[in-house]
Amino acid sequence: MAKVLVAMSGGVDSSVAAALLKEQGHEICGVTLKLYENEDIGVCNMRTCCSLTDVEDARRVAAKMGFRHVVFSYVDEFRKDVMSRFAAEYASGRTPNPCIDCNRFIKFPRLLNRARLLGMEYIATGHYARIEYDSSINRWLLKKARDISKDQTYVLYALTQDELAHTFFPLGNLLKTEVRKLAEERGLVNARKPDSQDICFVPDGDYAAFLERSMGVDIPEGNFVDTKGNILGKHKGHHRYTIGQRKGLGIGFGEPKYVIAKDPEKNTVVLGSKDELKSAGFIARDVNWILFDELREPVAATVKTRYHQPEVPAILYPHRDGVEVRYETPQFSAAPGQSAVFYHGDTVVGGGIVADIIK
RNA sequence: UGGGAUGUAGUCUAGUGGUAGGACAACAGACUUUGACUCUGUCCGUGCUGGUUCGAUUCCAGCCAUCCCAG
Repeated sequence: MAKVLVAMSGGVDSSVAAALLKEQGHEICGVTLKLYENEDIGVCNMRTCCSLTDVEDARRVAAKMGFRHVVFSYVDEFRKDVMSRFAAEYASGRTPNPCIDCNRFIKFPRLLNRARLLGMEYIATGHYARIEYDSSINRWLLKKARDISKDQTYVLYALTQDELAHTFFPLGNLLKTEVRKLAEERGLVNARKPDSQDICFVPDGDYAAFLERSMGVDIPEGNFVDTKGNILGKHKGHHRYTIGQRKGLGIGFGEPKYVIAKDPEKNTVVLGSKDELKSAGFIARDVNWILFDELREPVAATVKTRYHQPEVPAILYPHRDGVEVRYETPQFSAAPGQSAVFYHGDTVVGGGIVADIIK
């Protein structure tokens, strides 16, 4: 029996995760993270992962299942490592993934550290993913969830060996439908609560307005241009567009146009056909390897550069900045700032942040 | 100002003497624990005024607007 600190968002997944650990006989404590003040994000209440109602939901589940529940505040850390970084990345012309930053900077490292301070050896979350120890290579592996449609390994690739060794994902072998059923059977208040979506600190989904209003990002209008530099029209600030974007450009050309590049220096957004969006690969930085310590020679893998995208075959080459990824066949370009995750079947090889696109 | 050309939805583009079809955009929904993509659906139009005609978007005239060439 282990002592486990369980992260509880107030949603059904983490509630069931906590309930299952409790039933398995572990000594657990639920914790809900307070990551921001609602005033900071320009909302009064609403459905956000840290609103009062979510804390209440988590607390009620804890009471029902008979374990302690506490709230930790990481408001300062979250603002520095996630929100400010989010704004800075957009201002630099990249497209960040704040959920991944939250996991790598806040949720896992800080929670595990806090757990240890409290004399607890493990943390747990309601993510859909599995952790296995491979004694043949003496490493902890991150594997896809049994419910492949809910698999969240994409946002977990940055976990370290130490974190993997001290984390439980109780939902890794369950289907989402089973999780909701388990919640129903236990009478948990959030059994039918809708799945969350959008960035937690931008509950209305309007991230551009959030950047402008709450983060002081001020990027003026600029030009849409084609690959030859011809001006095609006006854009509302390059932070409002991302590589691969089609909707929201506001201009028609008889055929769909996509954002194929951005130049924050000139404040231009380059538009082109779907074909011009193709790229041969990319360089990724901030790489975390899970399957091995370091990439020493080219390795074949499948790669995913966005959450819900089928993996595509590629070769990973060692690179001074991290890893160079070459697709087997050209793919629609990834967006710098987004994460790329590499797989061998169900196993996460590692991942990193897309830096430079190879045309 | 003279000569020529053109004028279909936000943009581009079909079409027939019998009251307009497509693409892109936009909007909505689905999908989705990031940004996107994708899928489905919806809205919007014949420059203006007359004439010919049973009936004109399509024919004619004038006007207006735009573009090109002259000067």
